[in-house]
Amino acid sequence: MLDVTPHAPGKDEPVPSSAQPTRSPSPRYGARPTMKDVAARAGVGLKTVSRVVNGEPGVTADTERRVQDAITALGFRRNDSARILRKGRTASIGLVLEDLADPFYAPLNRAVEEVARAHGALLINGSSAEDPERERELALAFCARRVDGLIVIPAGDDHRYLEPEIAAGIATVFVDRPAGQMDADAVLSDSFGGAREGVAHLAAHGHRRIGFIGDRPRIHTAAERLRGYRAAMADAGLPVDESWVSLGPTTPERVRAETERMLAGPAPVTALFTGNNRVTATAVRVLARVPRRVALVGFDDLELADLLSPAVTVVAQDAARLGRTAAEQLFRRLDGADEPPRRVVLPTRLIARGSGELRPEE
Amino acid sequence: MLDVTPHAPGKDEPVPSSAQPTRSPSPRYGARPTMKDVAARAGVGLKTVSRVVNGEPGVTADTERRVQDAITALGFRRNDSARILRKGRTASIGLVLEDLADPFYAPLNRAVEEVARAHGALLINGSSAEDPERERELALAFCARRVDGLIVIPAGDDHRYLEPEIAAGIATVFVDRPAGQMDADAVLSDSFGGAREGVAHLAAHGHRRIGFIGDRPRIHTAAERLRGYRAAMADAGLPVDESWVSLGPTTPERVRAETERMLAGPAPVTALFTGNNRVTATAVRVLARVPRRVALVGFDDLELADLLSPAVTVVAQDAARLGRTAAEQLFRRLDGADEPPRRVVLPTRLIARGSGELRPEE
DNA sequence: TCCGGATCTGACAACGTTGTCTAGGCTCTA
DNA sequence: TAGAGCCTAGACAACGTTGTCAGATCCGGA
Repeated sequence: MLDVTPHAPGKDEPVPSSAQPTRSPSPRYGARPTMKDVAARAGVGLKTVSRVVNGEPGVTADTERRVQDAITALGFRRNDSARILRKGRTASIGLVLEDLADPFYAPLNRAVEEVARAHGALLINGSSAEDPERERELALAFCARRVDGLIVIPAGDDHRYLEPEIAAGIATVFVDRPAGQMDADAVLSDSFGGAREGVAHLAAHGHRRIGFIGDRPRIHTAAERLRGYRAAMADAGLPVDESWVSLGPTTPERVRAETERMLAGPAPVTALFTGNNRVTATAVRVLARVPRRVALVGFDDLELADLLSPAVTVVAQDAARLGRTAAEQLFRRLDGADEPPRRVVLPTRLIARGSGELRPEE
Repeated sequence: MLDVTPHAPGKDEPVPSSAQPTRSPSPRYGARPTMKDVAARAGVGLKTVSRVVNGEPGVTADTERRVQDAITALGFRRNDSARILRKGRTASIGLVLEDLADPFYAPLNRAVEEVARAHGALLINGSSAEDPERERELALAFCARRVDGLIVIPAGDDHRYLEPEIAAGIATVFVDRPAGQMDADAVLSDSFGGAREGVAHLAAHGHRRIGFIGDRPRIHTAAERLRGYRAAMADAGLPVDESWVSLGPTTPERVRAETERMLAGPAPVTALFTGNNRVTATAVRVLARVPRRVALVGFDDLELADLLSPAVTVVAQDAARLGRTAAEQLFRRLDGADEPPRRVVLPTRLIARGSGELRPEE
C-alpha cells in the first residue's frame, strides 16, 4: 500500500505557460494532501491556507495566488470531516423515508432536497422499508453523523428513542405521519378528511356497499383513512359490513385477493375506496379484468391515472408540498425558532376523473 | 445559547424499578456528552469507553456494565465525524443522480441503497437536475465528505474534474451513461440495441414513416438511441426525413408540440418511437386526443402502461439491476479489485403490449 | 515465595481542520 | 521621528475519536 501513482493534476486554471514540470511530491496513493502539505508547498503558514480555502479576508493577492497554485498542484480538497468535528455544525440533514423507490415519496424527497440545497445543506436519506427497527437504525446513524436536523416518515409507533438526540439539539420534524409516544413537529396530509370526501363522493353517486382496502392499521395514515371511511358511511346513513373493510400489507397478492373477495358473493361491493397508491394500482389491474363496472376512488394520485379508462378518480396529496413544508419547518428550528411543537395538516384534493362517478350496476 | 433543557434521557433498558430521579447532570443544550464524559461518570479511562462502544474485547463484564450505564444515563452517542477523521474510512458512498423524483431512477437509487446497506455503508445522494455544474458541485461535495466511493449518473460530458479525486483513492463508477473525456468503470443499458429493436418492431408492422422524439443530443443515451433508430431504419431500407427526428429538452410543452408537428402535414408519421419515460408519458397524452391511431413504442417502462388502451409497448431497462450492478462494481473496487476500467452493458427487453403492434392507417 | 505470562486498563499522540491570540511590518498623523 | 493603528501572517490549542504502548493486576506453577 504505497503505490506510486503520479497522475499529473493538471487543472482548469487557464494560466499561460509554465507547465510546471509535474514534480508531484510523490503523493502516496490514497493519502490525500492536507492543508499542512499545501502550506509547506506554498511556503506559508497553515492558517493562511485555511483562510484562502474559506475565502476569509486578510490575505494579499500575491499570497493567495501562491496558495491557490499549491492547491491545484497537489489536488487538495478540504476534509469536511475534520471541519465538521471542529465547527460542530455539519450543514447536513437526514431524511428517513419509507421507500426511496415509492413514487409517492419521490417528490417529497426531492422537495426536501431543494430546500436543503437552498439552505446550503446536504441531504442524507435512507429507506426504512416500513421496518421500525430499521427506521431507528437509520435515524440514529444519521445522528451519529451529527446531522443538524432530521426529517422522519415514521415506520414505527414509538419515537422516544429520539428524545436524547432531540434534547442534544438535533431538530426533528415528522412528516406524513405523526411521531409516536412523543410530542414533536409534524406535517401531515388530511387523511381523515380526504378519505371522508372520497367515500362521500362514491356515496353521492348512489353506492351503498363500498369497500375499503388499506395499509396495516398500525400505520397512522391507514387508520385515519379508515376513520374517514367510517365517518363518510355514517354521514350517508350507510351501514358498514365488516367484510367490506380490509387492512393489511399492501402487497399485490393480498390486495388482489381482497378485491376479488369483495367482488364475489351475493351482495358484492359496487364501489371501492383504496387507501394508497400501491393499493390503487393493484385494484385497477383487478378491476380491468372484471366484466362488471366497479366504481373506484383511490388515495394518492398516480402517473397516467388520467389516461386509463375509466380514468381513475383520486384523492390527491401534494407530496412535494409536504416535503417542502417539513423542510422549511426544520430550518426554522435550526435558525432558532423556539415555539412549542407544531402540527401542520395540509388539505387533500379530490380529482374526479370518471372511475368515481360510475353508478352502481344492479 | 446555554439553554437549560433537562429532559430525562430515560432509555429502553427494561430494568425493573429504580426510576432514576432524573438527576440529569445538566447537559447543556446542544452540548453532547463525549467519551470523556462517559469515562468520568463511569470512573474508567477514555479508552475503555471506546472499547465498550466498539465491542472490542478485553473488558470485564463488570466494567462494561458500568460504562453502559453511564452511556445510557448521559445519552451518549459516538461522534462519527471524529471517528471518520481518525480512521480514514467513512463507510459511506455518494450517488449523484439526475432527479431523485424521476420514477426511472427511483429503483436504481433503491438498489444502490440496498447494496450499500449490505456492505454496512451509508448512502448520500443528490440530484444534478441535468445541470453539469450542479453535478460537479455535488460530486465534489461528496468527495469533501470523503465518501469511500462515488456512483455518478453523468449530466455533463467532461468528468476530468474527478481525476484528482480518483487518483486520491475515491472509487468511482458511472451508471446509465459513460464518463466524459476519461476512462472509468461504467454500467449502461443497451440504448442502441434497445432502440434499434423497438424501431424494427414498428417497421415490421408495416410502418415506413416513423418519428423519433428524444432527449438532448448531448446526453449519451439520447444519442445512442437515435443511432439505434437510424440503424433500424437503414436495416429496413427506410429513408429518414429529418423532420421526423427531434431531440431536445423533455418538457411536456416541447414534446407535445413536436408530436403534433409530426402528426400534421401531408405525409405524417404513422408511428412514433419515444426516447425515454418522460417523453413517452407526454406522447401518450397527445395521442389519446388524436382520432387517428398512431403506433407507439417507448424507451423505459411506465407504471400502469399495461392498463392503457392500447397498452403501451416499451423497451424496458432494468433500472434496479443497473443500480445493483454499479454498486457491486463499486464495492469490488473498494475491496481492492485492481482491474482496468470495465464497461458493462445490460440488455433491454421489448415488451409488446399493443401500441407498437398497430398497423399504419392510410 | 517468586516468576512468567495472560488479562485488563489507561496515558498519550494523532487524524485535519478552525478559532484565538500575538508578532511583525506597514502607513498615517502629530 | 515617534506613536498609534491597521493589516497580514503564523503558532498553538482544541474538536472527539482510535491505535499504540506500557503499566497494573491476577493466575498457576515451580
